Amino acid sequence: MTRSHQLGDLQLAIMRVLWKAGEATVADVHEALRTERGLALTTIATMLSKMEKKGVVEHRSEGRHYVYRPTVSEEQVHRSMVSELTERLFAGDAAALVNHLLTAQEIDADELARIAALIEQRAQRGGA
Amino acid sequence: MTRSHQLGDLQLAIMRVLWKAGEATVADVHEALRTERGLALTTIATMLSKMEKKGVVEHRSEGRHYVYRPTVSEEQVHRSMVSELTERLFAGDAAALVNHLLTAQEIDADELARIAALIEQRAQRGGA
DNA sequence: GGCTATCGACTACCCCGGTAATACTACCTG
DNA sequence: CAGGTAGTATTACCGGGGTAGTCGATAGCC
Repeated sequence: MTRSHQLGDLQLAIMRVLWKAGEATVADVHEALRTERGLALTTIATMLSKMEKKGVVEHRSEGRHYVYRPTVSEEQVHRSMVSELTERLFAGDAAALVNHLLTAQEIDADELARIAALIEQRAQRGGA
Repeated sequence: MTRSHQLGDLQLAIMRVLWKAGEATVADVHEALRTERGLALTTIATMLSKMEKKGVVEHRSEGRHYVYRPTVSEEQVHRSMVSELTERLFAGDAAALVNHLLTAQEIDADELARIAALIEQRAQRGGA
């Protein structure tokens, strides 16, 4: 299904913490994001609530605290966000996106080499 | 510069009309989007105002109507939106985005072939 | 010259991401 | 048991995309 898990910046940051940790309390997440974002603990808690309502995380109670767990994988989120953008900008044409990447100086020689390798790999496996 | 022209769905649709036409009145845009979105003319007008405030279009008066013109290219918008997403999801690693595309069944054999061709082309031109 | 249709401006809503203060609740400890 | 504290829920606010009604001005027609 993977439908429409569009996440904001903070939400992604929180998800990254949860994906890495498996599960975490509000305080854990807050602590993990303390340096890069100086957010209040209540901000994290609110965000987690909103995210739960949205269905991307869930929680169980452990004593007084909530332990949050992601309900969608990083892969799923990437998928739906990338395909959302591909749809929006390139009418769903993923090759057009790659073309854009290649022609827009978005990719340096090093990255290009890595991509070429990936392509070859993929072509051998599944491809034409 | 190209910085941060994040556009919503309707805004993109409007931009597409303007990019195609070069310039257009509110009524023109409204007409162009009539079938795919049944929006009120005032909605289009409001959106164009907001977009002008944001700096992605500008207008001149012609008699009673405003003629709107894009001030940013499609290329620029694509760039900033794609790199925004690349930043958000893959920490700026464009190759990781391509990798995602390749591994996530987002690309069929046909697209893959086209991409491989693009890569080769690019590698010969600028590349390693 | 006055009426009407047209056009943009203004205003207002809703929703949601982001941010946080404040309110509430339940545990723990003295 | 009472009070403090830790931790979540509630509420609120901002900004921006999206949507549209209403208002005021104006151009054109009768």
